[in-house]
Amino acid sequence: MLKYILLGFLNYCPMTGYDLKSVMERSTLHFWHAYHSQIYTALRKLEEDGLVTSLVQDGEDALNRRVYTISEAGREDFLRWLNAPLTELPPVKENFLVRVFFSGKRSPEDFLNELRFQRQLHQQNLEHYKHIEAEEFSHKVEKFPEAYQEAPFWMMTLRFGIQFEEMYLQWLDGIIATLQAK
Amino acid sequence: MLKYILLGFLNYCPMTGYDLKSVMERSTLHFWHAYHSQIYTALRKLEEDGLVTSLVQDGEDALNRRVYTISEAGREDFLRWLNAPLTELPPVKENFLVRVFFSGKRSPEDFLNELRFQRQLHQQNLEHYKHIEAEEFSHKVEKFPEAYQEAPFWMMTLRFGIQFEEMYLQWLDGIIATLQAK
DNA sequence: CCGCCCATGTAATCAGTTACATGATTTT
DNA sequence: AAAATCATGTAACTGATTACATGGGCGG
Repeated sequence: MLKYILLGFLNYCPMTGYDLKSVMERSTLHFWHAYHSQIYTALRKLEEDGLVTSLVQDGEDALNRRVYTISEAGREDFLRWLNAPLTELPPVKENFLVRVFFSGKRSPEDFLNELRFQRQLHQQNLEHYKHIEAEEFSHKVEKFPEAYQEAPFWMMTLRFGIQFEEMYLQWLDGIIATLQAK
Repeated sequence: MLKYILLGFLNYCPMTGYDLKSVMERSTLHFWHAYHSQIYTALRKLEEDGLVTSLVQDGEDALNRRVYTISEAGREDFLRWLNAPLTELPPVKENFLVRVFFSGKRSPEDFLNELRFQRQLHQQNLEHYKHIEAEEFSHKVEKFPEAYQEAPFWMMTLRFGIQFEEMYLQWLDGIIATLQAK
């Protein structure tokens, strides 16, 4: 999947691994995360497969910036993937629910404390996403002007993140209220 | 994480890898999935580490049932984990959002079709969870009678699954409605 | 006798995570 | 002068996925 995120961004303009990492932190963090170690190795792999080409920029500064450019084969591969719909849902992994499931073995106070802490974390996430909605997206449109007509799709993913966190908070509040009523 | 799910279930009673696989399919599928290959190797690892012991049952049938039993060290390890709250949220990975993000490159019809298909899949999930809520949980309480007081916690995780799918459907419907209005 | 469920494993590969490692430039 | 950010990589390990591989029991 990371492969297609990288190709998707390189479709807009040539970039370095560092650029891709930072653009992902701003725009895909609410649905996909990758470590820089993963990005650099994935880019090398894409180059081996002929889907991107790279050049070390010899500019005025001595920084070793390796700029990646998508190839025709890369564009085709990306579009082929985009036009082949997913036919099944990936398995869910929700860490915290594992703990909830077995929390009958804990003291109610410890469980309540953990719920409240989770609430804080998700509240922070929600605020972060709302902040992006308000400010970062215009920044991204500036950065990729040729892709401004794609902004509505970026917004859809962000709305998902916001609705997810709102749902999470509601769920947590429901449990907290039930426990406190006892 | 799988490690603690296995220890958590073995805490109720001794079981085989096959049992654990099937109990997970009935009760943790909405927040954790594991392949049988993963479960069998994880159990061997737990035995190596002294957290479980195993015995091949030589019953009347010739089936090679390897029954795992949690050890004292295993119980301690499990409780230590349970009492150490998570302090940060794991990275989100939502496959479908990657596709939405880049769907500006597709025809609106193709995108709509994929949204409708996703809707079906999530509708199925939702119905499945509601079915479990209505029937399966009583079955699980029967199977682990000594754990009946933990049923409310299992219900909490199931409510999460239901609320998640409801949120997903709402989000999809919002997008579908917006696109159709054009 | 065919298909399904019970039952257990290994091997190969791919993806994700943490740690190690280095060095320049820019901002405070 | 120190800290933050820019910039790139490798290595080791852990976890997840797919495929391979085998064989018994049971019901139609």
